[in-house]
Amino acid sequence: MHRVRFAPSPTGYLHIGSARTFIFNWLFARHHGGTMILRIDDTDLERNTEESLNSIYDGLKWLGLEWDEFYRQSDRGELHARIANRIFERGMAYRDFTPASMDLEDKDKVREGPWLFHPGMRELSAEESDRRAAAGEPFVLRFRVPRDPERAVTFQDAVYGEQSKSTADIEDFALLRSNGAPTYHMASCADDIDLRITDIIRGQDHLSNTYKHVLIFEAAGAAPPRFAHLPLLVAPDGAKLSKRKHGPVVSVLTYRDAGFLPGAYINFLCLLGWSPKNDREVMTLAELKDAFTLAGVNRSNAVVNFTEEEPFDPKAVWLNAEHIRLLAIPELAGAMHPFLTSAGLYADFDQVLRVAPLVRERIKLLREAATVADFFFLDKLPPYDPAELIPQKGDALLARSVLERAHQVLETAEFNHDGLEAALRRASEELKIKTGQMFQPVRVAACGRKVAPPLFETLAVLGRDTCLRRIEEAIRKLQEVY
RNA sequence: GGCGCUAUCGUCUAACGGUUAGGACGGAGCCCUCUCAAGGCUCAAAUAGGGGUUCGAUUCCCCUUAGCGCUACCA
Repeated sequence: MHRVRFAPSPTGYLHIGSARTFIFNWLFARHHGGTMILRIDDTDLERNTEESLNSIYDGLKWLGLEWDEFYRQSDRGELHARIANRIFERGMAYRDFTPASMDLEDKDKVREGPWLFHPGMRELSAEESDRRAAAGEPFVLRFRVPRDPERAVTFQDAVYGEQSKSTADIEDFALLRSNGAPTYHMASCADDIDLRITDIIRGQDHLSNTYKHVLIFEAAGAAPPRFAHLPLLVAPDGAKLSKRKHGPVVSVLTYRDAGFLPGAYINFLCLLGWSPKNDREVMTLAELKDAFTLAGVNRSNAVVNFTEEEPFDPKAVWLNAEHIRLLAIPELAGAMHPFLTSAGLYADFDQVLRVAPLVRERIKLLREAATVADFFFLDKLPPYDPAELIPQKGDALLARSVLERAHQVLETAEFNHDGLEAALRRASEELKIKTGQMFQPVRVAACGRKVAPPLFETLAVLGRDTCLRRIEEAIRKLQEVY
């Protein structure tokens, strides 16, 4: 039985690194038929906000990966205190009455070596400790790291292998704050014990903390779970991703809003720090689930390759394009639709259905549909330069005769790909011009630009009336200028 | 400062002692072609440095260097 948890603290938005941790946990759980737990680690510092929690939910919701159990750490204070007290009663923790302010001074002074504990506090007699506590003197409950026979704390990490650290390098860390609230280490371990977590999969920034956690598990009389630490996601300069320094690229919602497909984005994130080792890159969620193992996770940090000009990693963009091409037309139309309407285009869904095949191989992000395909949904074309209507090696006169001929031909042509192609090719032969010289003015007249989807399909989707109207308009434009 | 982790093309990565060090993105070029894409082909591009071990090191060990993490009554 595998029970894993994703435990974000609501102090911002859903960070892409957190999203990846969530995904790896999910993949692991689903791969093994285990249980995915979402636990909000809101051990009460002032930084937690409901707004941030909602933002995290939005991110998770977009990814579309569901969880089986849900907990909020702030509901479980009693459990945390109970386990902390159990550790205290066993003599594995002690009260430290050192005032918080003094703590800081000390740290500055003793920064030469490792800070292990406040002298005197560790050895306080039970009587004095009890007396001072009873007198209401505030204290921090600290873990009594065993040092008498110095020993090593060791654990096996599924990614980093055997880890070991001497207790001589582990300080007496806090379990309970002076206000009685548990620290992260305490709350997290207590919950992991209570929720019977079997595998902790989390960021490598916790690798060093794990020694403390192993100590807590043991002191609480629980067997430590298995651990797997994930290499971190970093910015191109090697620094860790921060909103302040790197902007919106660190939030998953940015990717949603730009028109990434959740499956594509998950695919991208999975490829950072993990490899199926068979050169496969474009993978669906189901394929990822089947292929995912901790053995495929590597150990060095992965750079999310963005710049100011290119805010999205090119590989993420490419993968998104690949996933878009994998979509069936109705799915693509459904995914595109909101981006069209939010761009102010009145997008009748039947029309979106017809347009989707024409943009499928031409967009990398869904939001690009609004700029690539706007003319399908506009009644009147945005203004364009009439010079664009003039074909290669031609002049305004030629443009005009091409358009007039096209108009004539389109009045009677069968309005589908083959009919239009036959009609327009025949027209170009009759005019004794190259096909390109024939097609380009028609394209500009119909689309208002030189770069557009393939002509015949485009005209067919646009329909006879619109095409004729736009060609007439183009002829008018030419007359005005030339 | 202490402790720990990491180090293959610009980026993501493969190669669990023997390969012309592979793939992908991105870049360059060519082909296809009604524009743009998509697709196909080709090219440039890497084992951080120094010592060992070994018949043989990208791979194992040590040192150096660099980066990152932890070192809070944050998580």
